[in-house]
Amino acid sequence: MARSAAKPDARSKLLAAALSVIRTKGYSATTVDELCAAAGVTKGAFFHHFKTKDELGVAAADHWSETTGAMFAAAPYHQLADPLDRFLAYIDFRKALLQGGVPEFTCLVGTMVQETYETAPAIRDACDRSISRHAATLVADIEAAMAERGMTPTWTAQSLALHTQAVLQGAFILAKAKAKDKNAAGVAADSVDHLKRYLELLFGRTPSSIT
Amino acid sequence: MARSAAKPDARSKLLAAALSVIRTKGYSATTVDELCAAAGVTKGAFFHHFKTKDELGVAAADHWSETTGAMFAAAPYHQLADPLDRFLAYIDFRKALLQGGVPEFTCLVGTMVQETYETAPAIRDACDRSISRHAATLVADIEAAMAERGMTPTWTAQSLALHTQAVLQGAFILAKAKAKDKNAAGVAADSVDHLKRYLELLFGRTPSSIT
DNA sequence: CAATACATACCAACTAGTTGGTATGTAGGC
DNA sequence: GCCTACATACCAACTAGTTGGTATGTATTG
Repeated sequence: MARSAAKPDARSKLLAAALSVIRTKGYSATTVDELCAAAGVTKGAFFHHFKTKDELGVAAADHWSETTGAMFAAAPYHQLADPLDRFLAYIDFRKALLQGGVPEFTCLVGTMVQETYETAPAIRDACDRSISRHAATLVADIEAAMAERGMTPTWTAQSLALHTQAVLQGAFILAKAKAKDKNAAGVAADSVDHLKRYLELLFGRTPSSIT
Repeated sequence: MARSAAKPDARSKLLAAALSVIRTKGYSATTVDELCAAAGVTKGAFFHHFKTKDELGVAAADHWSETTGAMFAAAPYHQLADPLDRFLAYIDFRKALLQGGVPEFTCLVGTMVQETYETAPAIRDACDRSISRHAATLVADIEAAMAERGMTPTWTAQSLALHTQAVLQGAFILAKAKAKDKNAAGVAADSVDHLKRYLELLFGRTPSSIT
């Protein structure tokens, strides 16, 4: 509930460290000590802000939702006039984010939920919230694109929005499986291209690029 | 090196336990003691067969490749005459496997690679092998389907085969994010439906079912 | 054939180091 | 003086891995 974001306090430093360390090593293998070292704070500070490691896990997922949510809200694809254009530009935007090292472009909650879905329900729910809410930001445009074309398919806009997230999460896994010297971002980008081609075919638009 | 497979020895009991426990809790959170308890063997037996925990991780990935490889090799979809039919029937087969609890239908190597891609290269490579080789079993049919139709697309058969694996891996993540009482297999199945629809559109076949 | 030699498969107890978490102290603002 | 926000010191439980040992097979040799 605290405000006044002047300089980064221990809590936000810990959350920032969590995003980076957990995406690199996974949740279980990330130790509290390591998080404290990466954040430059002591263990006392950690347990002052978070009762348990799992509570930090939940907070990290929520923090991830907030920061990525703000980033996508500010992204340029929203400025396009046509709903389908916006949706496709969102896919392009996701592809453009596949830059740098694997830990930098992969998803925190996709990583965490794999390790915690059976053992830490609170973290799993936080990850579910993060994915579901992000997918929900796509639904209105998908529905508008469907309505414009008078489509009454067997699938729902929500299922298609979730499918886009599935493709992205799966692309991250393929990227992680590639050795570092191989082009990890490339295999992820290939899958995003297939996803975009699906959407174009589905909405009756000629597949665009030689990408 | 293998012997007459009469009764399960400690090594195969440990590998079987690993498939189940790691898929439930993740690799890092799975302890050697827990594996031994699940397999009904002692720690001495564990370190007799595997020098380190990571060595078991590699062996588990290889074991996963072998057992699932044999299962897919024996699956009925191979009996269809047309290459595209075979490919689409493979997708149906994957969808039909989405039964039971999440730990039972999800993928061991997809789970493990997320936790080990930066910290245990040997495990990451074993996971990469497993995914790549499975994807490779689809390439011939995809290429035949492309050739039959005289297609010369911007994408390759291999990238499409990998894309199918990305969708499946991503579907598993979405399923893990759902609370237990919700229909976890259902959201995964929805994504597989979208994947099948993509393939039908791509190869110019009318999307089939009301599924 | 039997004794020796060695290998494989496994077990129970132990260890050194790590883990999440706690107890207690303190500096600075209100 | 009291609360918040940390820091220091510490611990009990757990961790991967080790040790010394046993039981059982198998190949060799006299």
